[in-house]
Order: sequence, then structure tokens, then C-alpha cells
Amino acid sequence: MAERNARRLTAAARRAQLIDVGRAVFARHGYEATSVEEIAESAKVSKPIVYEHFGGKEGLYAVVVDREMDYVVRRIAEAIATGSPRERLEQAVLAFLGYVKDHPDGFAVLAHGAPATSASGGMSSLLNDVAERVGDVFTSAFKDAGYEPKAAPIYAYALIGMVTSVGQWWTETRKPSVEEVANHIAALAWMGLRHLPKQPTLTSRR
Amino acid sequence: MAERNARRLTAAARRAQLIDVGRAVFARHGYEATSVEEIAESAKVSKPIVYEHFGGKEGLYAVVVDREMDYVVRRIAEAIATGSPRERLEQAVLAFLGYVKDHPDGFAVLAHGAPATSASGGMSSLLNDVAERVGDVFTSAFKDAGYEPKAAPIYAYALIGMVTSVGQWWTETRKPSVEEVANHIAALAWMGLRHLPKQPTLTSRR
DNA sequence: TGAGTAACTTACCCGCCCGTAATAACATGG
DNA sequence: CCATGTTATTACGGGCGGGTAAGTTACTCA
Repeated sequence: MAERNARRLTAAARRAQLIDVGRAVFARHGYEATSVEEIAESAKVSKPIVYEHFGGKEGLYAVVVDREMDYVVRRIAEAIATGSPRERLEQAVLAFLGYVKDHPDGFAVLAHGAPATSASGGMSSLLNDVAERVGDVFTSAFKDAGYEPKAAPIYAYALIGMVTSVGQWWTETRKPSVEEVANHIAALAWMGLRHLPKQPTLTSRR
Repeated sequence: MAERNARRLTAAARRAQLIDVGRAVFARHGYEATSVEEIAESAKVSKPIVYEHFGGKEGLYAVVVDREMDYVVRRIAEAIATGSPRERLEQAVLAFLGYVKDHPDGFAVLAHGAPATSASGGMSSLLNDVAERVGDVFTSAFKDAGYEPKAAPIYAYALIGMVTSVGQWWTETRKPSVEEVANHIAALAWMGLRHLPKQPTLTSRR
């Protein structure tokens, strides 16, 4: 086992590299418009390697999506673990926008949606899975507060839609810092347009 | 000019039919995964006709998108023509959700986004164009109200994201009426989670 | 009725892209 | 230095889908 030549990686290393490269390419062109050749070429490798590791385009895509979903859900779950409802909201928004900033490719993949999986419409964006989990949180919170639990999904999807849409816009401009953007979104969601502060700030420590 | 046989339409009629059919197919599979053959077959016509009328897949898609954009923007513009800020917000949400209900295929096309036009990322969803127009409205309103106009796009994208995301969810469940959903969204956007009413209603007449 | 035109079809080319079979380069242990 | 397993490549089959050329059917009007 001499010094590792640039070419010829171990199976695990190559696999990891392909996931990274695949995520980047999928992020640029979307699932359909991405060819396995482009991924292979982008990884300085020939096609069959991709097939050996993932069985095909769909396999690689599934792994990329799965990992990204796991990551973003964990990141948000940590953010809303403690604090008052308002603080949790703020931290959730901040966590999501932080994810958008730190992992733009992953966010693009999740936001662009799936390979139109066979039967029926099915929702486009993968973030709906996230939305459903958020919906569960809202449902129980609504019950405790005496609200109609049937309306919980509406608010869950509304919140997810807010951060997703703004996140996509932010990846293009990158102008105000994510913290500043998070301030505005959290203010909108918590106070509403009616009581919008001129200079919103988070209430949470940190 | 006898009674029109089912086959053999006039150029204008065929063109109109192809736009309808194309919108439906694009809505189901997205741009990339849609083949011209499928559109032609779905319209009981052979491929070259599509090419004669629109020059190709992209041409038809462009026409479909353009018409849909025009329609939805006009519909929203009418809704926010008059009233207090709050009433305008409520009517805008209601108008958008009404569009989602009445034109699910058009909404799906707009929500799913574009053919990943060549160079650069570019935003996926076509609704960003709508968002920009909304942003203009917000910018001037913000100036008048003494708010930071730089933050206007944030709120514009947040609002668009809300209704888009909820709209997508609604097309799947179709459970609460659009009016009811609009009540909730408008309440969230105007009052915020802080002062959420138990049973939200619109303030507007009608 | 027959020329002329508008609507439409069949048949094809070509390139791309998924997926695979056969094979080669490299490493490592005996 | 050869045996064995692992990593990678070249080369190809097959199919689909965009786009076009040439020919065909129906409809109109003098």
C-alpha cells in the first residue's frame, strides 16, 4: 500500500466521490437531463464504474437524495429541540437557510424534485417529505393549543414553501446574509405582515 | 365548409388543441420526460403536425408557459387592484388558490419549472417571474411605509413560496375548500403564528 | 371536374444515452 | 515471479426520441 495514486481509489473512496460528483451534476441539470456519462467523466472515471457501485442512474440518485434528506432533517431537528415556540421557529428557519448556504447542491437536488416516479402525479419536490414531518409537529402543537388539527398541514407546507422559495432566491443573489434573511422570514411567520418590525432580530440566544 | 369531421381541423383549432394537450402532458411528466410523440398521440395526430405549428418541443412548451404566465398574472393583478393592504393580500391568496383549483395542469407546469435553459443555474420554478412582479409591488409599498426596500424580495418570495407549496399539497388532497385554505394562509401571512385566530376568515367583502 | 391548396401521414435518419460483456491494468501475498 | 482478487477501460447493443422529406387525403372554388 504505497502512496495512493490519484487514479485507482478504493471502492469506498470511489463510492464517496461519486456521490459527491453525482450530487453536483444532478444539482446543475436535474435528474432527467443528467447523463451517467457526464457524471463518470466529471469524476475522471468511465461509465461502468457508476453501474458497479449504484446499479445505474436511479440508484445513485436515490442514494444522493436519501443522504441529503437525512442530513437536512437532522439539522432541523437539532435546531428545534429546545426553546419556546417562537425560538424554535426562528432556529428552524435559521437552520434551513444555513443548510441552503452550506450545501447548495444538495438543496438544489431536493428542491428540484424527483424522477417523476412512475404512476400518477406524486408531488414534485422532495421537500414534501420534510413538510410532512413538520406537519406532525404542528399537529400535536395545534392539539395542545386548542386549534383545529386538520389545518396543521396547511401551516407546515406554508412554512416549508417560504423557506424553500426564499432559499432558491438567496442562492442566486447571496446578498443579505442568511442570518438577516432568517430574521425577516421568522418575523413574517411569527408577527405577520401586520406587525412587521422595521429591523427584525431573533429572540434566541446565540 | 360542411359539418366538421372529428379529424382534420383548421390550423387555428388544431393549434389550440395542441396547446391544451401539450399543457396536460407537460403537467404529468415535466418537460424533459415528455416526448413529442406522446403529445401527438394524445391529440390523435402524427408528430410532424406539432413541428409545423410550434417548430418543436421547446416551441410548444414556450407557448404553453407564456399563456399560463399571462393568465395567472392577470388573475392576480385583478384581485389586488383595490382595497386595503390586508384585503389585497387576502384576495391575492384567494386568486392564486383559485387558479390552482381551476387550472391544475397549468399550475403544475409553472410549478415544475423550466427546461434548464442552457447556461448557468437559473431558477427552476417559473413562478419566480411572478415573484419578481410581486417584489416590485412590495418594494414600492415598503418605501411608502418606511421599511427597508432591500428586504422586499424576501417577503415576495416568501409569499409566493407559501401559496405555491400549499397549492401543490392541496392538489393532492383537495380536502378543505380553497376558500378555507386561503383563510388560513392569509391569516398566517397577516397575523403571524403569534396571533393566529382559531377560525380564520377573510375581511374582504364578497 | 379538375386545379390548387391546406391538413395530415408514413417512413426514415441520426444522435444520444442507458446498460453490459469482455478485457486490461494494478496491487498484493505466497 | 506467478496467482488471485480488485479496480478500471474500451467497445458495443439496443432503443428511444427529436426532427425532416416526401407523399397522401380531403376540402374549396372556378
